[in-house]
Amino acid sequence: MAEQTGKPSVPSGRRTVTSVGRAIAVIDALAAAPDGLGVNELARRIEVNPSSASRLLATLEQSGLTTRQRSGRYRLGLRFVALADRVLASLDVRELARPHLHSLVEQTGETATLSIPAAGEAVTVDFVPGSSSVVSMARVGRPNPLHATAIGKVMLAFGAGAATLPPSDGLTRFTEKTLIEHDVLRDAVETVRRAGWAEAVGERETDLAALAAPVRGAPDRLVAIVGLQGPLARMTHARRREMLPLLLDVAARLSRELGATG
Amino acid sequence: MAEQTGKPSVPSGRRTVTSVGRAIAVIDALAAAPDGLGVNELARRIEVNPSSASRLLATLEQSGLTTRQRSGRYRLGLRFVALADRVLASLDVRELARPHLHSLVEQTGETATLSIPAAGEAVTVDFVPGSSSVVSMARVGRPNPLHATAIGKVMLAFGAGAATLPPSDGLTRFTEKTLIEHDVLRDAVETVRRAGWAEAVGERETDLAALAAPVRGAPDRLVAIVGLQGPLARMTHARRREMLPLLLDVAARLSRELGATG
DNA sequence: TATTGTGTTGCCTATTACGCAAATGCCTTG
DNA sequence: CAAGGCATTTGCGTAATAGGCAACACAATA
Repeated sequence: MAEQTGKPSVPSGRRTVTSVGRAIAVIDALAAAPDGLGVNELARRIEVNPSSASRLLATLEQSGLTTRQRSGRYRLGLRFVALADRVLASLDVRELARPHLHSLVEQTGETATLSIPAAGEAVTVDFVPGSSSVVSMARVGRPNPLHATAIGKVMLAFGAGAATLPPSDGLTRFTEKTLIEHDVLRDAVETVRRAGWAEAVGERETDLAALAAPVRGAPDRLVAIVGLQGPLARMTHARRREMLPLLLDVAARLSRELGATG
Repeated sequence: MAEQTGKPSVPSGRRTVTSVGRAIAVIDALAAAPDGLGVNELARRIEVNPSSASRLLATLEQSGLTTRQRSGRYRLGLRFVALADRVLASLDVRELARPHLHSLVEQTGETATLSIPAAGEAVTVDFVPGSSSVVSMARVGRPNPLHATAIGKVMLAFGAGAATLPPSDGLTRFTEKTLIEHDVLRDAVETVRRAGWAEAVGERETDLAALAAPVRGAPDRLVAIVGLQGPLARMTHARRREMLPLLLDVAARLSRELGATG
């Protein structure tokens, strides 16, 4: 390399391959830019020389990981969709959980979700839409903000060390009920840990309420999170208390079924 | 680099970054191995030194692109699911097509799909399950074999040069109706090109029949493919002929709506 | 026309990736 | 229990390569 080089940018852990790290930075930058990025713009964002960006993009494009639109801008390619399919297909928890999600929906009428903790966030990998919900908020792959969703709180309460509380100033406010103070959030998480379940009422979207409970695996490890969500109008406090045991039951069953999984 | 090095492995096009190419090879190899791979096994498959594989995997793992299961094997990580969500969210064709898919389902009762050509294959990006179909064969991200699906044939007939006929010996036989002879397939594709639509009857799954039609964009470019599929028992020849105009109408409408996109 | 920004490429050097080999650890087999 | 085999990681040194710089081509704008 030459003079402009900043920091190694990949300090931690075992030895890694720097240019691959840069390529991943490219992917992340593109993921964060729905309308795509030009070579120079991208280069500025990830702080590399435009020539490097050009060559990285060329490499990614060659494998279909990125596409360029007519405008010349680069986007993430559809190959990611195909890759995600493979990932989901190899998920056994998902198969296991499906009938339980269905039964939850049957009994409650609300949308049931299954999320899996990964790299400090909880990714939704499956859901069954509530029978009456016209537009469901759930979507496979949608990120769950740790501090503003029931699922996120379970993640914080039971997840491995990876899931640390984000810094107080990094807590984005979605609604007026969103918990944005570090102390308040920490207490809330502690409560969740004691209770064994979490709820979020209008904290991410004004009209949405949700419940979530952890699914524990073999060595007391958080392997999944089941959730129930619906419009606040229907999911009153009383209603939530009715649904809670159903949810906890499903979580417990799933925990039991997961003796030791891949 | 040192002595063992084989071929450059990334010959074509602009200048590329070799180690990134290798990282992508890792990803592809993992995608093809549902049960994960160990370092050595992976190293053999992509023909690199185990030490390189170890470092590449370390890099990918650090960014959450891969995970290791307790057994020590590596798999693709859930981050791909999140990335795919971003890709799908930035797809405008999808929004445009959704109502049309719904209307197709309403009129026919069968499953309607939307696929997009990318890097020589057609990736399914959305679908609306047929009202009566209990288990739908459609899945977002599922690959469509070019020679054994209606969608694939449309891809071959109207796709850019990228979509070339696979070599005759590479045509896997799914059912006894699968077209596995190069000549036969070529003729079939030619027929599709003339007719402007394709069908596949029991060619991928014995009991499945499908229709597909191209959606053309601005400079006569294939931008998407709409399809209809259902159990062979319901989708008789006569029934398919009834449904065809509906499908072609939707394809035409979509083509019109797409003056110039993305 | 002048100007600014963007994307790509040649060239060259310092950096870094990688092959080798050794060390460690796990699992199986004798 | 010991021994052997296999998997994974790491130190080291070299040579390959990544990437910075700068020049170029092109487009859009002023």
